[in-house]
Amino acid sequence: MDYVETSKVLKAISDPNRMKIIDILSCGSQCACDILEHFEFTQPSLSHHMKVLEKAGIVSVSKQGQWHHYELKETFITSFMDTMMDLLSPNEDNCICTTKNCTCKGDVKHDKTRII
Amino acid sequence: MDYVETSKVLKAISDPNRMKIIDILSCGSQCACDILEHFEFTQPSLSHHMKVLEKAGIVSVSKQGQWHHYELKETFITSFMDTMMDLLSPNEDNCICTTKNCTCKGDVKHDKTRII
DNA sequence: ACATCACATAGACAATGATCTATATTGAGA
DNA sequence: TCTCAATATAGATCATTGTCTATGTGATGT
Repeated sequence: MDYVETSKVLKAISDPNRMKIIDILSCGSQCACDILEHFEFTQPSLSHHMKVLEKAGIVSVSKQGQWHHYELKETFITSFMDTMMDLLSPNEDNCICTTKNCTCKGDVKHDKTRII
Repeated sequence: MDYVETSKVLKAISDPNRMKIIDILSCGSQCACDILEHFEFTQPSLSHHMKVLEKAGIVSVSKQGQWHHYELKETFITSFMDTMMDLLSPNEDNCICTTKNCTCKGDVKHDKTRII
């Protein structure tokens, strides 16, 4: 797992206002000016947030004239959920324990009995 | 959805080193000194990171003598995955569109046909 | 009692980031 | 062409954060 790469995605989501943007877009695509109406901050701030979400691969843009329509990328949704499952689940195959000689004195769960 | 509260959890996860800690703990509980061996940073830095994870409700501690054993909280894992599903899925019941008079000119997905 | 090990706290510092105001760019319509 | 509407960019500011060194605390063992 690429922690640095994944952390960029998580940092993009972890701002309350960007979370709200994602929540809005989960209902369907919207243009920037419609999104802006849900918030108190200024237009340049929204522009900044959308750029962050874009760079993180979370949203995509389709520019129709002067309107920019944003939507959640399906590829992001599935890959993100997969990554989070991977992070939180015990997994013998790509477990960091096996690559770092961890002593694992604790209750190692490599038998994959945990169900999420 | 409480964006501010959820963002605290996401911020806690979104540091690459803390992600790695979570990945390690997904294999089972470990004490602080064992966790520290996976990293280059100092012991106070680990102490700081563990406190962040604790405050976010991600890990729990059981102190046995001078050793502090950390483990991922099962309640966190399930509630976190639920929250992320909630965030990324279209949902008519608690959709922000219905509470904010959003025009939703786009491709509204309230019929819940999207499958994650 | 004393040294040692495991961990926490305090305080400093540099980097990042969320926001703003001011201004530029780009497209549509009159 | 001129204006307006939608969005982007520049640059500044202030708060947050990840890291460090130095030191404190508390338990264990000799």
